[in-house]
Amino acid sequence: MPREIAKAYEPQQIEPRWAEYWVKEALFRADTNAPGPVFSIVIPPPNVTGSLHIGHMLEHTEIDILTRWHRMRGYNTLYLPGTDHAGISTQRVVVKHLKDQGIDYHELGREEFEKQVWKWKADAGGQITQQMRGIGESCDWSRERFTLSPEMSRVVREVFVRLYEEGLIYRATQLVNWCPVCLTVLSDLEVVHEERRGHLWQIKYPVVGSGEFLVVATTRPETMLGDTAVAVNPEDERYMHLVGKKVLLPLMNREIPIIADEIVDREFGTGAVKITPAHDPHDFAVGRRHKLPEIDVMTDDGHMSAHAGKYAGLDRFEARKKVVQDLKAQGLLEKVTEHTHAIGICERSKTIVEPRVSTQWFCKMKPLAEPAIAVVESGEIQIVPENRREEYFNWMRNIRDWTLSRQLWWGHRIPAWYCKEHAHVSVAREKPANCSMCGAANLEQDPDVLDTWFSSGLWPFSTLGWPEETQDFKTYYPTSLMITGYDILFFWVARMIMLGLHFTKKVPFRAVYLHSLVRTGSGEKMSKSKGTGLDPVVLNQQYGTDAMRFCLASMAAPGTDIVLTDDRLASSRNFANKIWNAARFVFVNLEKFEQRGARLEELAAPEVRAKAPYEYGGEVQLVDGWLFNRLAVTASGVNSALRNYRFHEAAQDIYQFFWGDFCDWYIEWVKPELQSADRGRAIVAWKNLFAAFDVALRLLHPFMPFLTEELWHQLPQKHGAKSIALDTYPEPGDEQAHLQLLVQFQLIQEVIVALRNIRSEMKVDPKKKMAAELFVWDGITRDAIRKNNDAVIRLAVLSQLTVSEKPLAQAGGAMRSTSQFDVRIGYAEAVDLAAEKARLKKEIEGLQKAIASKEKQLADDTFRSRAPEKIIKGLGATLAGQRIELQKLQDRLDQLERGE
RNA sequence: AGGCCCGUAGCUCAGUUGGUUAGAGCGCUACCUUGACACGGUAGAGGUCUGGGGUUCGAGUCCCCACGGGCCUACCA
Repeated sequence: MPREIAKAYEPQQIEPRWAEYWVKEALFRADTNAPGPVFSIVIPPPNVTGSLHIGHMLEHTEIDILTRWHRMRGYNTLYLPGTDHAGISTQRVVVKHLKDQGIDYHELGREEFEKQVWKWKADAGGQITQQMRGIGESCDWSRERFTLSPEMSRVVREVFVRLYEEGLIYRATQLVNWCPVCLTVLSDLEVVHEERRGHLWQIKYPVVGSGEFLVVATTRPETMLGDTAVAVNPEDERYMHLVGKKVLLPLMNREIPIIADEIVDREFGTGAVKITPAHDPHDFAVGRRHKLPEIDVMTDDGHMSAHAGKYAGLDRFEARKKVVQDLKAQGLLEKVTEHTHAIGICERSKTIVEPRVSTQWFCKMKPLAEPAIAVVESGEIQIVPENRREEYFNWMRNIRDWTLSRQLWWGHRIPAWYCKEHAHVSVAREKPANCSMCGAANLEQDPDVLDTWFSSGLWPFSTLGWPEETQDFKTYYPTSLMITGYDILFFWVARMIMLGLHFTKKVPFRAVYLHSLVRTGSGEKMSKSKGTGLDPVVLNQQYGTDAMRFCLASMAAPGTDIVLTDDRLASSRNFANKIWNAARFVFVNLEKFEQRGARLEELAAPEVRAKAPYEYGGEVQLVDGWLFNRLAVTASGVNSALRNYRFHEAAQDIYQFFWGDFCDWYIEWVKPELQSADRGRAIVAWKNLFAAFDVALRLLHPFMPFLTEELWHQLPQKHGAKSIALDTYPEPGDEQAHLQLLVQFQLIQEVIVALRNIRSEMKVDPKKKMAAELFVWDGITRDAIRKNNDAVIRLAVLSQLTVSEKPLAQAGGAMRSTSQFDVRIGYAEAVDLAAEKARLKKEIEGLQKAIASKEKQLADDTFRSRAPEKIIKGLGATLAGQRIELQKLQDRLDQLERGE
């Protein structure tokens, strides 16, 4: 490739090109009828209500890596594209959107509102799709196909009706979490608890018919307006005589009973508790037990209701102030203390959640949870990383009924109809003509919608065609893998497991991989509402898409959260660039070779590459044997890392191989051979170079799809070959092949580094060629060095290299010694004796310590009898080597001290 | 209140069943504008793994305690 073209294809330039390609080709569309193994994966919902952020990118990066990897290994892969949240956040964003346009959403009918939602989603959807392209995903989120689509609604209704008929879904009046801003009930999971400083007010309630006061403690004085009793512990001597009597509720002048209930803690506060069944979960339970009236003193938007007497109409926090004021004025406020307590906050609106009595739909969870616990216990569903299993069990074993209904406009309507006359409930798949109980024709559907996670929990069903036994369903259910952040383990994953098991008796997926969360520099969880999210599009532009992907992968150690830093991103960008430049070297030099009459196909056709490493002169050359062994080990490592969801190890292996081995050593080593006058030698060198490069590209492809795709197309490919993504993935290699060459080469690397080190320490001009003398213990390696004399000379910048048959005397020049070799550069000028001695002393000290500890260990009989053979032998071998090295260093130091 | 996780080089982090002188990237030092690459090359310095105790022949790795930081779950008014 001419250099100008290479320049035109800077890494940043090629990404959009290939992004387009992916979208058009839809390479990951699965074919149900294709033979072979299946890999299917559930994609988490992209949260389209805000901008996409890095947290999602991590998820999709990992998914895409796994999918490409499986695809290249011949698996029939399928994404089940993520659901769209059809819940509160959507509604909130639309409401804001409408407000910005000056429209009051209350004035719109439900129908019009939904139209607006669709319109907005279409706008945002386009944007999201564009953003997704940048990251190289398959891009087909299928929003329009599935969200609130007829297919999905049908499944939702089917499941709802079945659960209702089984008695698992029921309608009841309960105390629920109510958000006065969102105007809806919330599930327990949507309520966030926060420690807040508040006060504990002690209020005197006059006991009727005596001069006594009963003092109660509360953190929420305004709720006293709805008190219907005061409770004390039945064993509390202080109050025993009062049980059964009444107190006069201050401000309201209502008589309420004093009751005994063991839920009351004698130690806390005054030991007497005001009971407000309509505004406290605790009190609600007490109230039900004692059949107390439930007085709701608030309205749905957090103001005081008509039941609050003269406080009606006040905001709940205003009312609190007023109540306290009035109590104080009447001398009924005993005392006020500081008090810290956890308070429920609405996840979306951040307002304080108000417990309220209300009639809602619930789902019994215990019967669903039990089988879901069992399948994880038995390992039928594998949870990665392991430690999340405990959390799963913890939650599942303490599960409470699920509040299903939401008072929102956007979402799946509850398939329940009420007759106007008696409010009888009819639950059905389609609108019934008549009331199931009284036969009345005048039916109205429940205005509420279902919790968004209800439909999300049915995702494997709705995407695969359940309840019909479709081909898709048979092939891809259970799914291979569920991959998502651990933060929605309960919201989504657990519910898919429960519902999946309940209706099919089969697990919905075999493994759950819970990835880390990406945090900001200051450790905060990324959040759109806090404005702490990093924008992937910006980072893509800054560092390149592949660099960002690689960076995320390289940091994705399971079980720990990720903090993305510029340093790390820059380093990945540098890696992408390194690959690019290495490729340029390959192509630019190839051109010269072609000018000499070689044909590209002859060198680099895929079937040629498959036979590497090629021999020259009847044997595999040292550097080739080494490189292909390294490649085999790397391929094994990467495959096994990916199999265990250890993305960071895979990335690390590839990085090390490509940069540390391929670029730093291999390319440098073979440069002259590629230009060799001996055409046979040059051709072998080229074939091996291409083959190695090709394997490296394929290894790298899932991590850097765009770059590798582009480069892959520059290599000669089979006619009609479309994409590297459809090529094969390098299988785990034979780690024993060329092992001898590997060992020899590594020793030679050490020799070269030692020579460079001498030069550097002695401050020799880097270009000045020096004469060196070398002794290597191992005879075969000695021969190998003689054979590769030119390369060693070049890489160590020598004028000549004399390979000695005997150990070098510890005298003269500048030396380095290990147990395996001695090397010396003849150096006429004065060596910095002090520095050299200091270096030697330091090395000697380290060695002495290491030797002493080993000697001690090996002398220990208990150690010898208990440690495995392998460890003892290894220790012995290392010790022997270290003793030799120590001796050499010692000799050298002595010689210097004597001033020779 | 219960549970989970973290504390390893100046910084950000790896280190899967305990085993031979603990790794990476960035930063730092010295030298090098070498025809793939300064987003580069070569060589190097730098941690005893928060502290204490224990188990073990052997602990960064397992157990206990303390300190520091984070997260999740929880109806103590």
